[in-house]
Amino acid sequence: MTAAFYQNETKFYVAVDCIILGFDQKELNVLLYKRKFEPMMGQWSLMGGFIKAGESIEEAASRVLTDCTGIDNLFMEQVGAYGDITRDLGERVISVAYYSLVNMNDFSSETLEEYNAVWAKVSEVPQLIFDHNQMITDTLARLRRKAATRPVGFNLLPEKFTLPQLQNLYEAIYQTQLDKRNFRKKLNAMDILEKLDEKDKKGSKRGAFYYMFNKEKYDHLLEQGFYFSL
Amino acid sequence: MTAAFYQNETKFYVAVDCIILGFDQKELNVLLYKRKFEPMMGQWSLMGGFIKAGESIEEAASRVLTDCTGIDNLFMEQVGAYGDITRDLGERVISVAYYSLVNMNDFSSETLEEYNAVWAKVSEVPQLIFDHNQMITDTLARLRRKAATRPVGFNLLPEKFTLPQLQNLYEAIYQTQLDKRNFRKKLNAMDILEKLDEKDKKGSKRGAFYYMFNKEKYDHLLEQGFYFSL
DNA sequence: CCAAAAGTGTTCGAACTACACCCATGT
DNA sequence: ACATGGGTGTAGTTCGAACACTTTTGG
Repeated sequence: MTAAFYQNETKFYVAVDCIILGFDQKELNVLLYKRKFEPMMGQWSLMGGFIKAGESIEEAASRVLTDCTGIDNLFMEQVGAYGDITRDLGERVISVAYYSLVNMNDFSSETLEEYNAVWAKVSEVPQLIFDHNQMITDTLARLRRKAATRPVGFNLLPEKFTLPQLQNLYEAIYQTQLDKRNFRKKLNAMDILEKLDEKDKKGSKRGAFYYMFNKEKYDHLLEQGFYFSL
Repeated sequence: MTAAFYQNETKFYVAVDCIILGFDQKELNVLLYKRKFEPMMGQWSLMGGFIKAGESIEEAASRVLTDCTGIDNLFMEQVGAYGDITRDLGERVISVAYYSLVNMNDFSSETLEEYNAVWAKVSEVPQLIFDHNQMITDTLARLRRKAATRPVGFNLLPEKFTLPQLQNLYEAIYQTQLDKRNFRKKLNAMDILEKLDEKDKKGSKRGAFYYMFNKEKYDHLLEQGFYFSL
């Protein structure tokens, strides 16, 4: 047992909350849960959990993510710590928010029901408990910055996606319209996508070619001082 | 007394650590302290402190900043939460890092001695305790992003500063050389500086004109959709 | 045959880069 | 008089923005 160096100090409950973002071909969505315990039971909230004695913050966030999605190794990044005194109406709780980017197709409606979870368009998020709405706002700001300079957007799409899908995604992230030709020109110049022979026929009669993000190519270009930018 | 909703959960010590950055006409500097208590007493570290029961994280960071600089209302922004299990060698402590941008001239050598504090060039920071070196690294990355799009750099300079000083600052932040004429052209175009009649004669025989950041003008331009960018 | 989305190049202007000389003054 | 840093303008290039028509095919 180590000495109790800090015994005069106060201890706090520390939780993690997860902002799980998905994309449904038109808009960004966030996964919301009906809270299963007091206080505020039955209200909409983000999925969260208390940090346990033996785990780091990252581990806690990763555990919560896996527990409530059934998926491992999701893209995940810290948003920040939230610590207003009265932010939790139960007791004083400090929370560290993490956001994650997922492919909505990986969530069956059974999984969602099992967890009392629903996807909500980020433009139509209801009032959530505590400061969870603020966490979502902060996450979206962070995502906009991040997506502009790092290829994180691909986490929101299936492995195989079409260029119109990709463009819709960036339009959703930036809340703006992009020019089709300029968008494709840029991607073409970056040379980080793999064009497949296969077409997606769901979106149109003509069909759009599938592409895949080529991580090896991207990593290789990075080493040569290349910078992603969209 | 509110009900003890979460009594089965674990509580943690939560601290704040402050990365205080200054600029000395040539390079970014960070304020380091000799730690005054165990464990790791006498080692170099950032200034920090435990969060107390009655204060938010921000309030704690603000208190620590004021306590160890004697200055109120410093520019301050959260860097993130650090929570590896073994990051603190004493006991398990979660820490939230904040960085602050200060004017080094506001620190007398007496103040520094009083606190066992020294300025260290960010390029020559010694080994610090725990994950404090990492916190500084993360802060510098954050500052580079922030300084490019927000006028935060002025916090590192005296109220009155010269254009060569300002340029040196940005060169220090970005670790690159900037072209004098292009730099000035950009600033001129932004029209957020007030040119004074007074000259600073310390840097050269000829002297360089003092300028001030005009916050009113900047705020006004912001409303019109203007974006700062350097 | 037609509606609906996919795909494709060029032109223009703005913004960034590169670059060299004169100025003011303390010593 | 000279060394030192402060101050200024222009030309060339690159990058981003605007823009319209053809193709494919399921219904």
